[in-house]
Amino acid sequence: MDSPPCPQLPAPPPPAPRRPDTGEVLQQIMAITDQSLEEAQARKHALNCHRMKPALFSVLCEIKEKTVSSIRGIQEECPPSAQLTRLDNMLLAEGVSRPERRGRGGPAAAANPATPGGCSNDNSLEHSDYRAKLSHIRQIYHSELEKYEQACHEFTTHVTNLLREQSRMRPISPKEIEHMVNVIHGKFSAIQMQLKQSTCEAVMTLRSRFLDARRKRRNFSKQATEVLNEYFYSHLSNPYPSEEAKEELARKGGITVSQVSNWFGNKRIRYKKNVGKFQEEATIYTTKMAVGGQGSQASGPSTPSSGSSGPFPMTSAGAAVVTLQTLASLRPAPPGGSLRSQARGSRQGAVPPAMTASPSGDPSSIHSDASN
DNA sequence: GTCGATGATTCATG
DNA sequence: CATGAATCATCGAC
Repeated sequence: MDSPPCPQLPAPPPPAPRRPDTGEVLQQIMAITDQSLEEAQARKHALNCHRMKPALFSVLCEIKEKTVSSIRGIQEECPPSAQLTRLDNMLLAEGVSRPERRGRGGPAAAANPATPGGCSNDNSLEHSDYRAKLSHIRQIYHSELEKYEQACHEFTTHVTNLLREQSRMRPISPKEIEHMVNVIHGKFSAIQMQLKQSTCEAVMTLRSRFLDARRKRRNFSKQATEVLNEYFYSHLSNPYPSEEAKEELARKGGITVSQVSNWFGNKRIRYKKNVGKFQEEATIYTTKMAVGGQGSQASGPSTPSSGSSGPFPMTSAGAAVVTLQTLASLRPAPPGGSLRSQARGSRQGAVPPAMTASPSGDPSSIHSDASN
């Protein structure tokens, strides 16, 4: 309690010992703390009933009113925190802030198609995993938020009640109570901000871990690899699928177009680097296609310049087999041979460099390789 | 744990 | 912008 016998009153009634019992009353107030509870209650009651009480109380209120300005100064420092808005926006964007996800049709429904064109199972699986984790974060966030809000409410109510109760004895204005409530809210919102911040961090971490495809390399399905290889080896003379072809390959293999592009990029370069290593694979696929009645050729992706129009006419898969076998027998696998030398420089738009070395009996092809 | 295979990314080039 | 080349990062077999 900070209510000394206030000797320095400015203008109002002179605090002089005009009233002989004022000091006495104050004395009694001060003494209350030293008394037992029952005694104090009795004293309190007596004081409340004292005829001087209203007057004394109003004086105290006046004094308090004078000092309250200093409190006000402190109060004004509470900017509408831009950071909080930012955090809120982010949580909203990430779908964390939404109060409650409507009941969704079970975990299967969580598998959202992440890629356009109805894609990869792997992607969906990964995505559902991501969503599950995100949902977990959301759950924790909301339960914590609720806890804080409840605690804040309880505490505020408690403090308000306490102050109201005390305001009967002490000069506590409603404004002061309001200020106190604001202070409490401020403290709790600071805690909330921390909660929001750490939630944001968690979401970011989750994001980077799950959505960074490079960290989660998955081998393509057998189906995808087969489709791609079939195309590659059946178009060895020109393994550059058109956009259309890529789209169809992507659809057939359940992967994306850019994955098809990546695959072909890697395949071309790796094949070129070590043709010998791929001989077996090439034979497998080309034979398969020859036997399988060019299944993927007939229904397969359209080829821009496959077969007869290419520089190395290969009208059928059988021809491809022959070419490869010839190649296998002829090529001593020169590291960085003609294939390498032709890699750069001879990239025309319509007719990209052929991957197969030219058949030995085709001087023009050799020249085209060598000249480049 | 090592190592080769493989999908993705980055950068340079034409 | 498509491609080649180099590189990274992960997977899977051993």
